[in-house]
Amino acid sequence: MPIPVNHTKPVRTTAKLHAFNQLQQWIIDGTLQPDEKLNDIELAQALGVSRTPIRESLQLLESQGFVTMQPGRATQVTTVEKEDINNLLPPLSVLQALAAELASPNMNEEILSLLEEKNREFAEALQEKQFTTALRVDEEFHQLIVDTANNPYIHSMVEMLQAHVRRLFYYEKIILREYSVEQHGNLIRAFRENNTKELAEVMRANWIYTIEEF
Amino acid sequence: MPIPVNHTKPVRTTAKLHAFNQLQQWIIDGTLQPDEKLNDIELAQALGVSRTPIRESLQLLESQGFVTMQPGRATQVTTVEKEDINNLLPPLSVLQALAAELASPNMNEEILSLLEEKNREFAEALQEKQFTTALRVDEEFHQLIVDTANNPYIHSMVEMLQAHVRRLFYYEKIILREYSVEQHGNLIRAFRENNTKELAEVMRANWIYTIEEF
DNA sequence: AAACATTTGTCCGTATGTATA
DNA sequence: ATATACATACGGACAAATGTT
Repeated sequence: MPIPVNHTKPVRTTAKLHAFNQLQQWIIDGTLQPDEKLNDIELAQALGVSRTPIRESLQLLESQGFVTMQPGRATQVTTVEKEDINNLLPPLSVLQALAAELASPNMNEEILSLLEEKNREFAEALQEKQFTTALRVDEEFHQLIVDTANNPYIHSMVEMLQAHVRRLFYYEKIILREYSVEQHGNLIRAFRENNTKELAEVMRANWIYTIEEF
Repeated sequence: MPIPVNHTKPVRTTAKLHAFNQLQQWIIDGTLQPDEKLNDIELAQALGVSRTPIRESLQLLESQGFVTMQPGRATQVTTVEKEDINNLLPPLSVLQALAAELASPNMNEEILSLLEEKNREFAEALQEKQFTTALRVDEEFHQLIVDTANNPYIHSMVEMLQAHVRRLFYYEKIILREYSVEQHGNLIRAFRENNTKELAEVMRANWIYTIEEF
């Protein structure tokens, strides 16, 4: 039996990466509260590693805006303000709109059918009020488009912004709306028609209006 | 005599920050060549610090796309491909365009006159073929607008992308063009007229066309 | 194939700087 | 103002992983 070859590099699972993922998750889901003071010794014990990978993870989290470090003083989780939505969504929407434009020439039937499937999953999750699932699938939908745009800068920036979106979602600062499904459909149609202008407009509207404040 | 109060926090000048700035500069100006293998022990000795701040700096540089780290194997400077321009400028231009839109309601005469002064400096530097100065002033011009937009996400993303622009400039992959001066003037006028649409269009055009490939 | 050399990842102790009494 | 307690920044040694002979 042919063993499926894993084409993703065998990236060594490092203590730092593990710590980073766990800490980011804890900040996103509120296990680590806004403004909470982070003691690297405690965190190291909690994760069963030394302080070094913790420190390194915290520094990366700082560069992404999840913690602030005041050298020699303290390391804290950043706050989640309501107005963060207004800071976050505009750049995310213009980057997603650009990603759609850049993805357009690389788009093909295979990816389009994947998008359609994701959108069906998304609709289903919304229907069943599985909002966490819906958010994940929505993210995968957009990630597909970003991947197709094939631009490493956009990729990493969107990844970072999406993590903040997840955090706002967990803090119930944003909700998903039904007609995202329709707009996803419009996006797919615009891809099929090579309608670049429509792509950018729909994408921008999708992010501005379909995720909205309570 | 009244000593001017420095309102920026007295952020302690840390070894890591010093190392980061130096390493980034070396990568941007080509002292550290593309694909060059980075040995943290060597770098530590060169900068007179231990491996720790070097490693931490390298990790931040990795998150910004200046180096790649293959765990357990090697740390290398990323390459500077000609096509990087095409990856870099589109997201930078849409973010700058968005920044202009968001800055518009916060714009005032004081900032506008600063912009005009920067543009004069920029024109002068170009005239005298002081391209390095021109690039720095151009960056300051746009930074003013980004600061006025007052969006931390845009700020940090643009900062990162601008560093890559500087690198491309040092590698002579991009040049500055005379009519940037005119377009800067158009931007200032559009701010005065509160013409949001024009702002975004001029800004986008400025980045797409005024910095171009050889 | 196995042992070596090299480089990186991790650990933990110490010094330095910050806040508090 | 000085001293004390504390958290962080840094250093240096060890361990693990890689690729090389």
